[in-house]
Amino acid sequence: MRRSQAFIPTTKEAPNDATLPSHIFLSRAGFIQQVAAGLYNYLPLAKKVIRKIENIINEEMAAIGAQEVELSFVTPAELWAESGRIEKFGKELLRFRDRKENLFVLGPTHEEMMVNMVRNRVTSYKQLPLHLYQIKTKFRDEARPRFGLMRGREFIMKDGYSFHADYEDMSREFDAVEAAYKRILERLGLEFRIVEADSGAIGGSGSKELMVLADSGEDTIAVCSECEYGANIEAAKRSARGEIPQPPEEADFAKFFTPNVKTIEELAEFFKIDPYYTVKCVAKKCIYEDAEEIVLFFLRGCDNLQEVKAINATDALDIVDVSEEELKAIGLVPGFIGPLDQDKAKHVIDEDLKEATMMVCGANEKDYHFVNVDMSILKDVAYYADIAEVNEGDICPVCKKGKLSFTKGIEVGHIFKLGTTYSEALKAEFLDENGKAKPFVMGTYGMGVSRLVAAIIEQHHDENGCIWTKSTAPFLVNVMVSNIKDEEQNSFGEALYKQLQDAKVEVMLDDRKERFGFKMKDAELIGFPYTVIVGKELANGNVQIYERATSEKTTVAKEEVFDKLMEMLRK
RNA sequence: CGGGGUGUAGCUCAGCAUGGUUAGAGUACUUGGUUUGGGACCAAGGGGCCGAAGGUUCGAAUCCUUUCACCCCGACCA
Repeated sequence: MRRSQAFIPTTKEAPNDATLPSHIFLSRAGFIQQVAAGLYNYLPLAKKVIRKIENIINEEMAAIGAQEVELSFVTPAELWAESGRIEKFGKELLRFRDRKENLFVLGPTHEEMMVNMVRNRVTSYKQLPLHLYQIKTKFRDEARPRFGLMRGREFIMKDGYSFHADYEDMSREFDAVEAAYKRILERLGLEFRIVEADSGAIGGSGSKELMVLADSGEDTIAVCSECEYGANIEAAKRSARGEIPQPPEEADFAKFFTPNVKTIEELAEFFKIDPYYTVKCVAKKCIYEDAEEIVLFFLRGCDNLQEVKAINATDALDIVDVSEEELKAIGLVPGFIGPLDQDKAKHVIDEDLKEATMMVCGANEKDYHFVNVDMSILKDVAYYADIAEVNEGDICPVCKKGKLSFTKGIEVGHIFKLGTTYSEALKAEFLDENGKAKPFVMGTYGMGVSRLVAAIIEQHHDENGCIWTKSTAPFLVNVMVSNIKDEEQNSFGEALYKQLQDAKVEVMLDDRKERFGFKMKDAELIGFPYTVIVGKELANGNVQIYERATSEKTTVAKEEVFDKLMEMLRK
């Protein structure tokens, strides 16, 4: 491609609303153009990058025997009613009616469509397992799209669905997909972690997220310093607290006068103890489909409630804050709520408090706390669950040696052991060896293709622009003729361009009548892995190869530059 | 969906409190010239229904009302 003819509208200034490097540079370098909130046009460079990512995905999917399909973007609303998700998804589903007044939904994910396609066509265990996938535009009418390609309303996603006769086989496929996803991200040159995740409302027996590590990530993940363990903070577990603080002095169980001591900080200060030995109460209101209920969550004073875990522990649809008035109305005293009276509201006690001793907790009476409480007395009556958010420094639940630390990640993939949720809802069954009808056991696997474009730049950029890796670059080599009016430079540049093209190298020839600095800045902004500078050195028989990732310029004899480039590209 | 903000040239923005001929700058674009190793310089140009609709006024980018869009914080996010 000749740069003079290429549609690559680069700009010196970033759009005023871009904050993330990926958004800024993809806009400035002419990859994307925003058309409305969360909607982007892909210009030629972005289209090429997307195609490269898709090719890598296709290769790795083929390697595990998955077959590519393409489902209709417009999906009939009846399918969504059948699975019950038309309500669950709510306003994120963009609905509309056709000329016959039939209701349709733009596909945000395709479980229903895929099950619908397979049901009554795959009817025997002999046809299983089956793994189908597509790479397709999705639409979710997000309440607040942001960060460029990172969180759009319309985006490209690879979504795969596998069908199995039993859980064991589904689990095997799940592992195979995890391995394939790992290879994809490695080939894209990304630094990532595969982490345990919350399965959320979609259910199933487990899920993992693929997190590209980047400060701008919207998810917090806990990773172990010693082993491979990593988990989304929503699902992270721990084996124990890093260091057990100094216990309080021995004392008898007693009710203690603690005037106006309401917060954990005040309580710890009042008794001169570590918050570890206090019981914190977090009161919330759990929302159910047709009811709501105040629930008291008890944790150690040093821990915080993890809301996703709390939702899972209560099976609530949502959890909201509760006012002091509402608490007083049911006889609770905010600031002095304790776990020993189980009758005033539903209690959920964190597992870490099961055996706790020497604790200080509220006495459910204004200005009084109990001291030296042995929590194990509640063992037989209380409901326990893991509801605490892990802290940095907690001990890894897997190797039990390493310490957990937090890092930010961009969720680029999420794989689910889905089970029979959709096959049951949509009555998709097969006959097993005994002629008995069973619902398919399913897995579902997503990977955000357009989000990957942004994630790559989040990890690979500097102050001058994008730094594409060889596997993702829209063009591998940029041949830059420094002074287009110099006949020698010009003809050498043209010849090298032709030579590289003949060798099937994706090459750009910067043949514009611009100054050296302008063209260099432009090349850096776009992020070609290699730029051949055909300039003043040519008079001495030399050109330079500028490597974007290292910013190094290497002088090479003009006769050798082609071979040298081919060697660098092979590496 | 709550709270806040912004809409003026392709892009970044000034002008608006206190209405007054033809609406500005930088950048980008076109033409000519000089320059040619890190986003050059000089000159001449083209480009605007001042987000939209109503209103007030002799006169509205500017004041009032309505509306739409976009952004930010939060809630939400299989």
